[in-house]
Amino acid sequence: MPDTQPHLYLVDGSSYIFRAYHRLPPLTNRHGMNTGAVYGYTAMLWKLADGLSKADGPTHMAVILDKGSSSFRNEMYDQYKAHRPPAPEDLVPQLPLIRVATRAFSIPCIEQAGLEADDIIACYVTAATNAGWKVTIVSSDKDLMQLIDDGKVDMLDTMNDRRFDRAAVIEKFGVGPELLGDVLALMGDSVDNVPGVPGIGPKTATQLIQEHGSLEAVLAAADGIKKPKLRQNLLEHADNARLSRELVRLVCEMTLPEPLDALELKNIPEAPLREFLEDQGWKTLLNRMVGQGARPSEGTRPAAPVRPAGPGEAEAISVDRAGYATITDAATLGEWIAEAKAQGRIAIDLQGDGGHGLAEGLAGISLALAPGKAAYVPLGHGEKDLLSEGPDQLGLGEGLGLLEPLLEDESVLKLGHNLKDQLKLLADRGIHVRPAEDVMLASFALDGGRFGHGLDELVKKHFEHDCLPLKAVCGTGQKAIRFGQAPVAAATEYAAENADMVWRLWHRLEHRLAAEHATRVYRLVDLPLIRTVGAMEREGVKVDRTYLADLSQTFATETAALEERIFAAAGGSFTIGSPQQLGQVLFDRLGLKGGRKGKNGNYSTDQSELERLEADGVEVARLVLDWRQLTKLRITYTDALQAQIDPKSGRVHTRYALAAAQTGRLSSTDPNLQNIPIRTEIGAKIRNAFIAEDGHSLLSADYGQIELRLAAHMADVPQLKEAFARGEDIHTITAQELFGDAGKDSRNKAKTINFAILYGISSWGLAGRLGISTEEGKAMIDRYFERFPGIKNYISTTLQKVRECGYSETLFGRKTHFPNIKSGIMNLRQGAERAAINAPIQGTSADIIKRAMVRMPGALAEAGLTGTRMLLQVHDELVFEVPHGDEEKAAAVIRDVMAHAAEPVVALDVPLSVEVGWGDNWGVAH
DNA sequence: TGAGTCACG
DNA sequence: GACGTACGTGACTCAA
Repeated sequence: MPDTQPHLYLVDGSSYIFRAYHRLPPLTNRHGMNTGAVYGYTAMLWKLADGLSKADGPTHMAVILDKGSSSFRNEMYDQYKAHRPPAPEDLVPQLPLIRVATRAFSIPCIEQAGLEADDIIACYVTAATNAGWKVTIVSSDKDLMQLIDDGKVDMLDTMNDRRFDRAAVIEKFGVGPELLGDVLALMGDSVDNVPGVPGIGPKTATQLIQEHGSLEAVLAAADGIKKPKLRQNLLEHADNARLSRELVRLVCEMTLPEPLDALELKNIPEAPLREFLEDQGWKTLLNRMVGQGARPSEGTRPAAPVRPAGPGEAEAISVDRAGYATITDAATLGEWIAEAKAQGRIAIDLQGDGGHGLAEGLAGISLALAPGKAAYVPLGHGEKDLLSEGPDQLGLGEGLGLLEPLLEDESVLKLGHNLKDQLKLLADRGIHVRPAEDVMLASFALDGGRFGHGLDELVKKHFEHDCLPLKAVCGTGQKAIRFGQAPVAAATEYAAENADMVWRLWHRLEHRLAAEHATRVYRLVDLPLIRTVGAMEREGVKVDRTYLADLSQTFATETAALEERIFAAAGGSFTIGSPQQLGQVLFDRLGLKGGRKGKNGNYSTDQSELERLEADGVEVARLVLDWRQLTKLRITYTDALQAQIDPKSGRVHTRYALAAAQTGRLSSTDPNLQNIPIRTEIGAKIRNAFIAEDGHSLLSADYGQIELRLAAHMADVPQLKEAFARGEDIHTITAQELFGDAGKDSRNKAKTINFAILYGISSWGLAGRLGISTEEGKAMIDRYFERFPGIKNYISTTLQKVRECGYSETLFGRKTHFPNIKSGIMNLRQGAERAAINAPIQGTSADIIKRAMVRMPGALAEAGLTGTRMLLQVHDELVFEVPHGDEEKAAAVIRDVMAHAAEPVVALDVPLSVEVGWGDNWGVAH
């Protein structure tokens, strides 16, 4: 009878408040006092109490606090918690407010002199489980994890929305709750000043306990341990280990200050809560909590299942595709529209019909109003090229005519997935959808780095459900049909399911946005970008087809000549483009020295390998390199680009992916216009093919060394910040610091190091790049850290944070998760560490240029630059088309927007420089 | 489909 | 002392 089993929530108030203080932004109440931590605490308490009627929600609840005086542990060990710094000055006055807030909720607040909160919690856990109750400990204190007991006691970390069970403890510490105390005893705890054993951290502690089974067994076996240092430490500090074991033991030797039954969670009386919230001046909370009645009744809840859920736990759903409706008449569509208006939100999903470009048609639109309640509205099904009538359906004109007022209705929220592409389709038809929420972008902001954000993948992750694959409707390969050619019944199952899933996903992710501090990135950066980027894609960029064709021809001729010379040198023809064959020719047939590499046992023939051969005087290596360059340029750029010109607009329309890159960057596809050659002279010619429309210039504006500037700011390196402020050359300054001179050679080395450091390079890797020994590489890195201690500090604090929280953050709060940061596979772990060092910098740069892009259309319009269009983004560069005569003015506006794009959210210690140029084509503008 | 290669920031 | 060797992308080819 699980329904009637009481479920006690024990809130570890003291630990929450300290973490909230550091994690939440400062916030001032009506009296001018900093109350950020109390605000967070209050919101959390509400969230918990609000879960009363929900599955696994509390029936009983208490807040446990530290009384502040010393505990019995100090009698055991006078140094216990001795080095703990005093609470921050602006946190101290918040502490009493915790009790006030708790009282406002009419929730019991328990504290007792001589006992720490942990022990009181342990007591209540024992009492409650003895009574057959379930218990959830609301905390993130690792000591308390000792109490976890599957089926009876679990732990909830509200700040990360994560639930810990036995498996989670084993994942984190390698041992179950019953052995956790032994592990903690070996580790010690510097914050609480639990001594532990020197030289033993979490890894070694876990390993020892796993191996021997208990702390006492470890100590007994200490003599036989191989590693000399470890053995000595264990023998010398055995007493400290035993003392630590006692310090981390949770004891339960008291009578309950409040009996269990007194903790029952009842309806919260409104008056005291209102009084408290009003006194603090927290209007948002007031509206949320009191505005809907002190406890929201079942009736006022939206129909959707509203439950906060971490990404880890999937919520199983049942899906009945046969239950979806097909709407083919105006009356039925009218009913759905009316219901959407009544409830104020609707999920939509457009089904395109054809390719990606402007020629794409619209096959239909699906709608969802509640979980499982979805329908498909076919609009353009049937064979276009035949005069057949097609299935029974509302036409495109009538259907969109009916939907347009709903889609543009300010009071109805439209939910979608990857709305940028859908909004583009509608904008082409004069429909401007608003307001809207995007499930893909919400997921990107919440779970970036954890998994991909495609609809199917999200559904799989969150609901353990497989969507009907598109290929089941449209087929695949040569036999694939357009969506509009599919039978309406099959199309309904696919399309309506998508809308249904969008609805469900949004309601699952919605509250996590605020709870996990993802709203800034979502609402201020990524969501508004939909419209800006959509407009850029629609605009496209003009390319000179004739010029590209000529270039293609030149490249082809030169390639043919190279091919002949290569075959002559190789003594026969082979497929140059096959690394396998090339390797055999070079290393087997010609007998050159080569290293075996790769998973297939093939020789490596990459650029560095061929350059090595060239240096040894192997002429054919140079020929192959030249052949590769020309082939690459011809096939990937000159040929492909011509084919990508849209016949309707005569321009190339790339598509930007908003939720693809882990760091928050955009990426560009079909074609990728973010990797157009520039570094080599011959490749750079391709940039000249990107031209401006008649009477216009192409204008390019790019940030100068933005990532190094951000590194200087984020790592707080005074020398680098000053150099940037003075407008000096940063690599020269680095060369001076490292080598005492700034000759060309030193500057080049410094440049390599500057970038290498930010990517977390090893001494071996740096040595390889600079052609020096590993020892010299290490010395150089050490010297760098010595001259710029901020960098070293940045790297270690960044890694520490990622190990602790699982994610890194940009200056704007964009999170990137690194699930591999604790991987036992060193390869993966070290890869994650390098990526984690880079992500905050690359990601902040991405945030900044995105903010510039969001503001740009408004700024241009305000300056009267109505003919100027933003066309392309290449990570640190924006490309515009500007009417002749407006270049100077546009340059000034663009420069201003870009240079100040971080403000006011972030104030940088370094200026952002923006270099602007323009001309007839991209080559001369850049 | 995966590996290898190479274009960009 | 071995480990594998710079961050982030996308497009193309070959070979299975």
